[in-house]
Amino acid sequence: MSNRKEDILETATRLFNEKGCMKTSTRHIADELGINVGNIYYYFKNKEEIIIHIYETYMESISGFLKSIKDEVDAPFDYYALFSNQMEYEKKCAFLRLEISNLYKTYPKIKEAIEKRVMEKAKELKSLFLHQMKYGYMTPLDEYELNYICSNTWVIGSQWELYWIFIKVDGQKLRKLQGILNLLYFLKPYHTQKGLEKSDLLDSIKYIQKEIDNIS
Amino acid sequence: MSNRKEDILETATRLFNEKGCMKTSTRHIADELGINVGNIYYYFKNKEEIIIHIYETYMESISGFLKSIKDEVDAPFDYYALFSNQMEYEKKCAFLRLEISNLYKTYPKIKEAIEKRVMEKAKELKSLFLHQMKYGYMTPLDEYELNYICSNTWVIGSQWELYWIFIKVDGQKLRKLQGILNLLYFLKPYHTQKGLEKSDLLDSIKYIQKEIDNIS
Amino acid sequence: MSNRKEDILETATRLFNEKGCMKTSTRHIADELGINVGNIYYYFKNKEEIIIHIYETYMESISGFLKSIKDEVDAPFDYYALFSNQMEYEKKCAFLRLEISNLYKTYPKIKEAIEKRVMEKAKELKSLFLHQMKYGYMTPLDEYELNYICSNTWVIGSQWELYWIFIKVDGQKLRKLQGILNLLYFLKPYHTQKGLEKSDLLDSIKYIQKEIDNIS
Amino acid sequence: MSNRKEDILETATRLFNEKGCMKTSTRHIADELGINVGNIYYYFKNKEEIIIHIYETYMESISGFLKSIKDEVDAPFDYYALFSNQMEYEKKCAFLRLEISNLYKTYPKIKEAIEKRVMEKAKELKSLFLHQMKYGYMTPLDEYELNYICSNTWVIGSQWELYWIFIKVDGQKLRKLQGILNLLYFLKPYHTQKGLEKSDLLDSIKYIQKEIDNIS
DNA sequence: AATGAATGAGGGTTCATTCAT
DNA sequence: CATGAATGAACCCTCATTCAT
Repeated sequence: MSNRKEDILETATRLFNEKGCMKTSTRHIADELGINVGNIYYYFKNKEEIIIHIYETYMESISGFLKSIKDEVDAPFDYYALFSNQMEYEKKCAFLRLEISNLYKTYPKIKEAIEKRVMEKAKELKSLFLHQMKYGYMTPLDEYELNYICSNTWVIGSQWELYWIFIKVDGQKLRKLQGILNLLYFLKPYHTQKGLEKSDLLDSIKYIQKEIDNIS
Repeated sequence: MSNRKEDILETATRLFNEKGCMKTSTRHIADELGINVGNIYYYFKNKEEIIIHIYETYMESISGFLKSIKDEVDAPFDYYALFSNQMEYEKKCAFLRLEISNLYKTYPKIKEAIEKRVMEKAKELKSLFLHQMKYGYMTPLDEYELNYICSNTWVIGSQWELYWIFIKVDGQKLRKLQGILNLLYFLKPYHTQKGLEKSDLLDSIKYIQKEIDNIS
Repeated sequence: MSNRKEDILETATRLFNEKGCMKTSTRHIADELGINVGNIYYYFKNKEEIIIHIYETYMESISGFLKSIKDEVDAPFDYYALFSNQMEYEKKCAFLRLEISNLYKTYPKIKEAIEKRVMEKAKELKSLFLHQMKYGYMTPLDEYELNYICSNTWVIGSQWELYWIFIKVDGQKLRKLQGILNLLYFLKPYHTQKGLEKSDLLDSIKYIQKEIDNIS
Repeated sequence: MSNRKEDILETATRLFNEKGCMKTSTRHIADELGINVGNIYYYFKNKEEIIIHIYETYMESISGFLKSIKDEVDAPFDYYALFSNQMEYEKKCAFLRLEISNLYKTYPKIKEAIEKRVMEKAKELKSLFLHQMKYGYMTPLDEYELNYICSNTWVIGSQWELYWIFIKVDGQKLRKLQGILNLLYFLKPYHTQKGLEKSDLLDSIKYIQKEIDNIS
């Protein structure tokens, strides 16, 4: 990949997050880079392709984490690492979550790309929870409730930031920590005594609470 | 209120939800109604005012629910009614949640209008939970965790639908039921034995599960 | 004339001067009066007719002044009264001067109405100067220079205010005084010793200078 | 500067003068050039920028004239050249004077641009007159009267054309000559015997009178 | 007399995209 | 590779005017 192509992606990502994807024109991106609009269309067929490229790049960078769990190995999961990782992604591609509906309605291929990934993630997450139940870290749940914590983990993890927009909390670090904390809080009630003792859940909660106190 | 004004609001709401608010021009609305664009501006100062009107109308229609709790009266809360009500609103104003980021960036007054309402709602919800703890329906929580369940109730209640967009679940009734179910599941772990027995939580969960089974 | 008609004219005049004629819509006028737009069209065929009516009314109110000079009577002219009167009109119909070009291009009948009046005024003014020359108050001028002082009296009297817009001088009284002063200064060099002694020119200049000093 | 940009400015200037600036839409300009509206916005950020560009270009082209006077050099001023030059500008930017009030109310940056230039010009003109008084070409005046001839020179020079619109004199050359003549007439009374003998004032007046006679 | 409602035409501006060079 | 130029379609909004009631 040429440098120019990377530059475009980088600048586009930044502008999309700063000003919103729908409100960032291809000309804005070009101007910011000091290049010509037409040049962008040499590297990308259209705006849609830029967005998809950004999405895929970041999804690639965070994949493989959930896959590391081996079914036959008895080990508590490292929640903090997972969620911290996920929040990092959320930060980079915040515009995707925030504008997803508009993007869906404008760019049909983005819909395809994202849906595929979300499905994958959902399955992986379900495997994780089943694994944790199998070894007694989490309390057994019926199919309904299992599906619920899977989907809700996604909802909280990805849509959390919206709440802070409404509630007017600024500060990227604070937002990220609050996001992780929320996921940990959410999962706590589904853990067994053993789960709480052996996993990093409670320690992570305490650690983050301290961090948040330090900031504010 | 004249019929025409109501017609505009109705058509606007429908189109906003169908095609997206940002992608629905005032001309679209006018065309759909078979009237002239200028006529819309006879009833509303601008597009922003239409959106705010829709928002306020539905917020008005669901307000007063949380306010009915009286601090001195020992009574479990009727979760099903609350969440069912909220989901109804979510359905009508789905576009607001889905496009909130873009709307915020385009229409400053919408920001004000929504923030005011969200703050109000957040306070009311906190009072509800404190009330339920006071009378032993919910387990006592520290300030951190209390804030967490408040904010997360909002996140799940309002952002839940996004998940279904990704996961490709259609069917308005199913979505609504799943949304309520999620909120009930979410709150279950924070309830005491008394709370689970006296409130409608468990019954509602069972009832919704049955309904969902009937549909799918 | 009904009260309503007068009200419309009054409000229109005020708004035209405040916001500009081109920038004052018929709806603005109606809103300001708390009446319906359509109602305006009951009293006036169109916006053009309103403007013409305002113009004619004020021209009527200042006419007759120059006509009072009787050719056979030897008397110096009362400049202060004339110019003060004219400035008063200028204040009321400032919008006409300031937007005359746009008004001309938009409303053909306004052109006719104004041109007729300006021609009349020009003739009257010329008679005045010829009269003053005849009795030795002003120095005799050739046809060229006579025409020049006639036209320039009009230019200074009517366009003077524009200069203050550029030079950012506010204060209606100051503007009016400056306008009169300018006309007096302008005519001073064309007066004979007799003219300066017998007319109110020099006295008026001194008087206005004092007034201006008092204000600023 | 590309040809297209020049073409736009040229066409815009012409249409602004012909039809009025407020009544010339960007679409009109584009249509006249046979290009797309959007293309105009490739060259100019907005209509305001086009107007300012026209203004600045012509102001640039006539600047430096008054600055050529050197305080220590005893020389009469070349009035004809100055006023002829100024009238040329007036012709090209007539729309600016004629619609200035509306333009001010619509385009804030035009206000800034013009006010800056007018202030500059006013200072330069004052210096010119002080210089001419210092060397005995003009009669000494008190501060009041000095300010008066400065401002009035501007008023006559810039607003003169309005009179011809009212008086229905067509013919660009005639208008220009009349404008110059008026300025010369205006300044004549403030000149000393020496000033009238050494400057080009009287000669220019005679020259222009002949020219005017030839035309009409 | 007065109103509410409606229209048609036009205003300034933006933007994704294309294409010859 | 990269640019400058251009397009067409759309968007939000305004306004003078009309007309049935």
